[in-house]
Amino acid sequence: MIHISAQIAALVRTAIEAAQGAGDLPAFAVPDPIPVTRPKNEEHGDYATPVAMQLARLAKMAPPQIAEVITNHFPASELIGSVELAGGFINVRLSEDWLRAQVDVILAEGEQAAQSETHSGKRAQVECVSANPTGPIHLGRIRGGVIGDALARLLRAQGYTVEMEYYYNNGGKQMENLAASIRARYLQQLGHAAEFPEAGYQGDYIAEIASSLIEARGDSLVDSADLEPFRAYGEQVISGWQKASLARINIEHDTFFNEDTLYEQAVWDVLAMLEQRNLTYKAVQPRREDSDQAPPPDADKGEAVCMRMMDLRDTVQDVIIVRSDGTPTYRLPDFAYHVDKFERGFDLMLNVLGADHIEEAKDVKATMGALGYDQERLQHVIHQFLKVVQGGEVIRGSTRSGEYLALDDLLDMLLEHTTESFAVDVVRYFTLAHNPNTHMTIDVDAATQQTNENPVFYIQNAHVRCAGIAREAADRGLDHSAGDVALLTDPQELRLIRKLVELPEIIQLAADELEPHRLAYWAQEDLAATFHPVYDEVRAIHTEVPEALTKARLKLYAAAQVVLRRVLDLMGMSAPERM
RNA sequence: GCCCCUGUAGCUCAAUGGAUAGAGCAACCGCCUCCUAAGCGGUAGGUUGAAGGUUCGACUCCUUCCUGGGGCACCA
Repeated sequence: MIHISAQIAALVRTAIEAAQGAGDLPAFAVPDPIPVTRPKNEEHGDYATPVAMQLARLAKMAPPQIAEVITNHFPASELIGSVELAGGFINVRLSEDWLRAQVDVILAEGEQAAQSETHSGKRAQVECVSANPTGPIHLGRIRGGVIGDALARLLRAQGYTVEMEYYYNNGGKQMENLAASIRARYLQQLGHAAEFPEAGYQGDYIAEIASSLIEARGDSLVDSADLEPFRAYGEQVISGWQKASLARINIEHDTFFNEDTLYEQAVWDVLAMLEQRNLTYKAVQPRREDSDQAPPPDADKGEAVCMRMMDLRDTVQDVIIVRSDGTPTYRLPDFAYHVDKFERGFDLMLNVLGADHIEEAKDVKATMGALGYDQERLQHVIHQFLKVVQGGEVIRGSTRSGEYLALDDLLDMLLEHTTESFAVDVVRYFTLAHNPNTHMTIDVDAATQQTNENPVFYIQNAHVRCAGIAREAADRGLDHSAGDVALLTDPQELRLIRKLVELPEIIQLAADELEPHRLAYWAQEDLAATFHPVYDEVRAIHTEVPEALTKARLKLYAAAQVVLRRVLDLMGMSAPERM
């Protein structure tokens, strides 16, 4: 399959250049890219370009006149049915013969439909989830996971070889905090007085871990002043939960990068690199622009190592990278981790992060640039938080407070109304169908009640209908492979084909913009919404439909099934044969 | 206080600076004698938070306000 609007843009460019060569247009730099849109109104053709209006100033001519000149020089192409003038717009209609031929093209491509080689030979890495192993995966976290996973699939469709990576934050103070929380519950359950840490993890799962630890080790740890056994046990249990939850919604990471491997050497190497570039200094307090508003420095603490972030990017404060006690803050291992990533040679590194990490993302990117790496290879997708409402109340998604909704809990609630597979598809689709930038709200009650009326059914049912008709045809001994696409002349049939051939550009748009919701919307509002009315009206198997036409139509629906399956797969959703 | 994100139909959300701002849910009216009605057709619902500005053209870009979320820790 080809990327149609890119082809049309190229034809328009050729036309403009030819017009310039012939002296019909003055010399000027042809804009890049040339805008090509898909008009909402069918009367405006399949594709349109407003380029003539853009050129009015450059060419010092009226838009309709420019449009006419471009149209006159429009090169011949098997793609093009007609080129029409509409004021300043140039409207392009695709050739119906070419469209019909695409049915065979789609079937030939099969599972690889719309696979692009634009980036083949390149390696990409998608880092997502990367939750601390301090609690079960909660709903808020899952957003980044689903986005990351879908982006990985989209990048593969663009030719990249993609690795999914999980930055495993098993170092740092939060893990100590977890260990102390587990120990407190452990001691309490064994009848010892133990004070729960002030900032400890409040969730019930801590008690659960403590009691399973008692089962495993008895009271042998009562006198342990060392937190390590509690940390190690907690990490092991929780990471097991997390992986199981992620696997449940089809998210699987290829690599887990352990943060604690960085503390021995890598962080100090990065520190040395920063020092070498004169980006660090020692102070009791980092510089800040509005120093008059700064809190007074803590007299008890000594000098920390600060980094001149203000010199690297637009920010109002430097950052501390090594505490006064000599331990690194999380920034330093973060830098070290990214140095490691760059050294692994990826052409594209994608970090999917929650909005609370935006400053960190900027710091990392700026620092990598300062260390001589190509910043463009590192891209961040920042998603806003999910607001969870249940029983009319907002659930604050904090692991520490214990007030959060675990992914597994939501899936289990959905299971009361539907199957595991469909519950997973609902969660994935719902998450994917929103722009990462939107502050989305999920009403758990509505989501679990309305499982019978949602877009997931609508899209999947299109696939089910295709599968159903193929079964019916097989039962009747009808084989579409002999179908002649030349018989597909009905406007409804062509309407469906026009939609199917949009797939490559939708994939590219979603991948380039790092916005998987574009694919999700297209699947529903365009693909499925075009399919159903056509399927309803254009019957393949019917006493009044001649057998040759039946075979051609079966072929069309087979092609539709290929596209539907491909789209569902790119979203990590199932493509059921029956419902 | 400063920085980032956001505000679009009753609700949840779309709309590479392009032609009449679109879906789903909720509401209302119709449609199953041949491939599954989890479908189709139709009705209703909007000053795109507000005010200016740029542009041939603004939901989209700029300025100033306002709502909501996040960030400005020697936590991650």
